[in-house]
Order: sequence, then structure tokens, then C-alpha cells
Amino acid sequence: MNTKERILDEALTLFSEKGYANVFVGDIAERVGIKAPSLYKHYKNKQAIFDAIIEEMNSRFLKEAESLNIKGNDAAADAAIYKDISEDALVKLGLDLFRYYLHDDYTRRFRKMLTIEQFHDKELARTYLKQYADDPLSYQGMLLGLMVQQGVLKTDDIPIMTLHFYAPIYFLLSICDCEPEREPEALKTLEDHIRIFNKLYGRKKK
Amino acid sequence: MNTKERILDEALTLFSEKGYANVFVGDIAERVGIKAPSLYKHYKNKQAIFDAIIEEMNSRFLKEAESLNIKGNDAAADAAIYKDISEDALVKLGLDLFRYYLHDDYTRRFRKMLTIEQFHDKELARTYLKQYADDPLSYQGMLLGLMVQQGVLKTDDIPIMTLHFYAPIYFLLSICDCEPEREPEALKTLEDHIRIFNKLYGRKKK
DNA sequence: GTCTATAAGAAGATAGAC
DNA sequence: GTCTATCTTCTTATAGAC
Repeated sequence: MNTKERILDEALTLFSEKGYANVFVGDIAERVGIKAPSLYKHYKNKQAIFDAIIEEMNSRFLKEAESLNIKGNDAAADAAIYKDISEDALVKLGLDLFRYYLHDDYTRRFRKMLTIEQFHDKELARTYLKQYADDPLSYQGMLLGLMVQQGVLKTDDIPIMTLHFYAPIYFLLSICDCEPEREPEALKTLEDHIRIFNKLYGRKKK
Repeated sequence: MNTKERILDEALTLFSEKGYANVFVGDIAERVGIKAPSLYKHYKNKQAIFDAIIEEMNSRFLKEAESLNIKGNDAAADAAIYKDISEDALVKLGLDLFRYYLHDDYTRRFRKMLTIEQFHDKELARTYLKQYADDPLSYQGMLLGLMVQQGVLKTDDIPIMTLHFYAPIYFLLSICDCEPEREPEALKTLEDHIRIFNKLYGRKKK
């Protein structure tokens, strides 16, 4: 990683912990191992660093979305995969996703930064909601929709079923971002959530 | 409202919109209609204003919790109330609560301020989670637990049922704080959520 | 309690040597 | 590209008159 990239990386770390206004250019420089004025050879000013982080993130999210769409289309193509999905497989899917969101360094830092800065302007608010509300609902809605088609789950209202699946994940993620030591408890709760979700929406057994 | 109180009020408004670090003592003073130095006759410094807001809020929350406990005990005493609770009544209960959280000025501003400042220190993190995660789960868990006792709802796992009831409310609140223009959509979703929740957990009809 | 004037210091950014 | 020195601006906070 070159200096320009390391500046973004350290800035993201600091912004996600303290928020933009509480991070000083000197703090970022220090963590990179240079002096503040050197940093201006790489970025025009402090705001440009923030903007570059947002841009970098948009491009990552776009790539991710494309890859999910491909997976989604593949999944639709041979939806049979979802026909025999077991409760344990569903739980594993949920836990893996949750752990990824929580532990992937870039994802976690960016989510915390957006949480802090979401009220700063309209565009950040839109980005926050797209990333943590609308897109997850739409993607998971598609997956759950496939399971309904395959008769694994049963509902008249896929959007609400998706909300019932995702909102607890969002809620538990908020808790763990705030107090990371509560992760074990959250993982247990998440597992229980998914098992009961599966029972509530699962094909009737008798 | 005297000057000292108006300072707190305007400071809370600004903190909830921009975060502590982006609000200047002069901004607060201007909105109160005085000059910055006059403000120091009322509070020792900027941090003291923030601390006073937190203290004021703690005392309000305490009062609220006591009143809810009394209601809770009353409710337990003549739990029969919950025996005949209809779906429409449950929906009204949820919507009213949601609208209160969203429109009560003090509640809304304080929640947004805590959302922005939650990562600033451990104590704020604890306050945030207590107020928006642990306490609502515990209070609503008690109410829903009564309904289970009365046979209105049915479950083996009250904590998860409570999570299923509350997490969507938390999620929709996050959306509306971020983009208030989405409130009508959120209210519609909330109503659907509660109706389906009621069906999923409701006493079987056949 | 409010004001004007001002001190004290912090933080962003630039100049110019190496 | 990095540094030291420095400028400028902004912000908190105080002093002292009214």
C-alpha cells in the first residue's frame, strides 16, 4: 500500500472512531508516519480525503452489487438450490454474513463513519440508507422470494417477511458496533432469531 | 423558559443536527439571542452544556422508566386488559408509540445526538444502547409476556418474539431520522409489520 | 446578565529548502 | 515527497465596563 492509500486507510480508521470534525490532519499524518504538510502533496485538503474515501467506497459497493446481482441471477437460474435449504444452512448463512459485516475491516469502519456522519448532508443520508437499509432489503428479498417460490418458506407479503429477517440483523449489528464485547450474546440471539424465523415462515410440518 | 434552559434547548438542536464538534459556542448563543461571552455566565464551558443535556436527559428517562414501571405493575395486576386486545388495538399502540418517538421534539433530538456521539466514549455508548435497545426490549418484553400469559400470543421464546416486534420499529425509526420524508411509507410498513406479527404469533384460529 | 474587546490556543494550509 | 517554519483563520474563553 503506497502513501496515498495509507492516508485513506488511516483517515477512515480515525473518522470511524471520532467523526470527521474530531480528527485533525496532523493525527492522520502521524499514523501514516509523515508530517501534516507532506499530506498536502497527496490530497488538496482534509475534505478531499473524506471525499476520496466516499468515492472508493462507492466503487467497492458497486462492484459488490454487481457480483451479488450475478449470484442472484445464477441463483434464479437454478433456484433448485433453495428447495432443500435446511434450517442449519440458513443459520450458517446468516451468521457468516453477520460476522463478515462485523469483522471485515473496511466494511465495519465505513459503516461506523456513515453512522456518525449520516446527518451531515442529504447525500450521506442517502448513501447510508441505500447501503444499510434499501439494498440489503432488496437483495435479501430476492433470495427469500426464491425460497417462497420453491415452497421452502410461505408468506403473502415478501417485503414484510424480508423486514422480519433483516431488521433484527441490523439491530444486532448496531449493538455490536456500539459495544463489541456483546458480540457473543448477539451471535447467539441471531441464531435463535433465524431458527424461529424459519419456524414462523417455514412450510407447515403437519 | 429562562436563558439557562434556552441555551440547553438550542444546544441540543444544534448538536443533534451537526454533532458536538461542529457546533460553536457562538452558534448556540446566536440562536438564544445573546453573545457568546454571556453564555459563560450560565455554563462553565462548552462541555458543561453537553453534560447538562445528558444529565437532564437521564433524569427525564428515569422519570419515564418509573412511570412505565408503574404502568407495567398496574398492567400485571389486571392483566385481563390484554386478554381481548384486538389486532387493530395492537396496531394503534405501535403507531402511536412510533409517532411519539419520531415527533416528540426532545426525544427525537436527543436520539439523533446520541446516534452521532455514540462512539465518542464508553458511557455514551452505554446510554445509547440502554435507551434504544435494552430498555425497549425489556419493557416491551414484559407487555408481550403478559399477552402470552393471557393466551393472546403464543411462543416458547419471549425474548426473540420481542426482538421480532421491536427490531423493525428500531429499523424504521433509523430510516425516518435519516430521511424524514419517508415517514408515510414507514408508517404503512409498520402497520403491515404489526398485523403480520400478530398473525405469526397469534393464537391459531383453526 | 449582557455587552465589547481581546487574549490564548488550536487547526488547516502554504512556502520554500532538501 | 518529506521536512521545518510560518501564516491565517477560527474558536474557546476571559477581562472588565455597563
